[in-house]
Amino acid sequence: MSEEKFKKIISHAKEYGFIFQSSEIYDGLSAVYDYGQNGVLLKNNIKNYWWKSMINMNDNIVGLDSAIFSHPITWKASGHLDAFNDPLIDNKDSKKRYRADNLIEDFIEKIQSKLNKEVSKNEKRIGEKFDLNIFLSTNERAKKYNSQINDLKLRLNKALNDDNLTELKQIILDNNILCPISGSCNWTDVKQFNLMFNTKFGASLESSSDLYLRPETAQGIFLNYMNVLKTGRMKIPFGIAQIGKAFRNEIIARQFIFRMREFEQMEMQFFIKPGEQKKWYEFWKETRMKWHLSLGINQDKYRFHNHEKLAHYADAACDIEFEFPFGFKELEGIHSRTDFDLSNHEKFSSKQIKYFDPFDQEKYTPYVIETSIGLDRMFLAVFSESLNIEKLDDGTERTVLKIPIILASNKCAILPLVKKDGLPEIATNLKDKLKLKYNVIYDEKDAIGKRYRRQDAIGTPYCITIDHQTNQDKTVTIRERDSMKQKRISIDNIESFLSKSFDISNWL
RNA sequence: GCGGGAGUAGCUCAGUUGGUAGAGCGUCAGCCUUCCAAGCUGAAUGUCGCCGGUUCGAACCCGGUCUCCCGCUCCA
Repeated sequence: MSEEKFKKIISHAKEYGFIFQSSEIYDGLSAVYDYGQNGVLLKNNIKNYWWKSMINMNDNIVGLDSAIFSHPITWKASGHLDAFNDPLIDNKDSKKRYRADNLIEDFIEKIQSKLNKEVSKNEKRIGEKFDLNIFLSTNERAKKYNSQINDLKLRLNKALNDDNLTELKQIILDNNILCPISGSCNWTDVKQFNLMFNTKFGASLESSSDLYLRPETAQGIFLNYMNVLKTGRMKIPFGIAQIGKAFRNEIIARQFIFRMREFEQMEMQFFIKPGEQKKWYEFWKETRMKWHLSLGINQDKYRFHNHEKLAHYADAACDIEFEFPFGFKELEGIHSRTDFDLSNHEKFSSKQIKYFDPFDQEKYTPYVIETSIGLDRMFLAVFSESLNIEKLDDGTERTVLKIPIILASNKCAILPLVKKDGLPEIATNLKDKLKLKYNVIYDEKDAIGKRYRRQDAIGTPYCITIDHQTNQDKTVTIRERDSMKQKRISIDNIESFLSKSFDISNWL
């Protein structure tokens, strides 16, 4: 059912110029998509809706557009170089994939707990009746275990630091570490999966250096924290918001535009006084949920999901999940990032990155609450939720994209009822009057009903039809996408009708 | 990466035991002038995902490969 719906969504997105597979004529590029003539308009409107809600609605939030490139140390400081770099190994029998370092660490833990158990058991026995032999042999065994653990740890760390994948596998083989599922020691070679895209910076071969395409936009904000603080005369609490591309070399990327290798984020980092993170975390959770609900999409489609396993930088985190055609999945993340990023950049750059509070006369590294939404996921959420196939009273079907009208690609279509009697001229004039303010479509081909349905399919909220009565009393009809109902208004009132309908302050 | 399914026109899909490709919808032009995918006439559109093999001959059989969907896995 939902799989069918999903396929329908994908084909509709293509058929009506919203989303194309990238490089399709060359068989496509895996997990990369392009936005077509209608898709780019919808996407821009989503960006605008978010931007206005951040920058315009909040006196203490400013914008930023940082570069996709940044100094390589950025990713060392942010922890991505370590966290996004996984040595993976497959068990040939169970076909399961593991992180090689995790396998070894689990093994070390096993030895450790075995040792602990034995020691406590023997301590108990010695407590009951002291036996020198048991005491000595326990000591001996503990020493042996401990040295085994230490050796393993040393070997593991060295292998990880050297990026020595062969050695990692050798550790697994030497210790006969088995797959928890198949119980076999039949392993593939260890392969390195770096989730960050590597590229060369600088044209000359000798002087070019390794650089990464950013895996998140947030770091650009942290790098510019002091610049914005000083030049913007910012006072804590304040936020910096930015929209931009990010890149992750996902091992597998699937589900249409849900997980892509090149994607776009809308992120806001909110800088606060340490200790206030709980309050602001709750504030932004609520604020962001309100933003989603302001679009009028069914509330049941959204839910919070609290993270139990926290990322390396967070002290609290949750997702706003949306019910996509393939189930509830992350749409937006709200993270309490502590001072992890700023203090690490301070450490690695040796530049002071702090805030001086003139009122309390104290200097501190601010804490950060992050809101991070995937623009493409938001697009998919809106698009999939909007696509309706309605059964009409006469038994026919109507395919209609009920996009929240504030986000709709095109705001109205101007349609002369017939191609003569001066109607096209009136319609063209009206179109020219509106086209710089709104995305307007003009269409005079085919029967009026067919043109209405065409606009339904791309989600145009209003169709304005010029008919013979227009010649007499200067009125036109406005047909509403969702209800298919029409009303007649004066052609002179069209502009005020549209500006009222698309006034964003009625939404946010 | 593993397993399953799929790929023929913009979309949905036919295509018989292997004999050089079709329909509906859509698109375009014209007629008609009509308020919910109307009708009529005409037209364009395909390296049958790609490469190779078998064959006199491949959309069809075989091998490889790419892409997409589903499950597993992964997911700051």
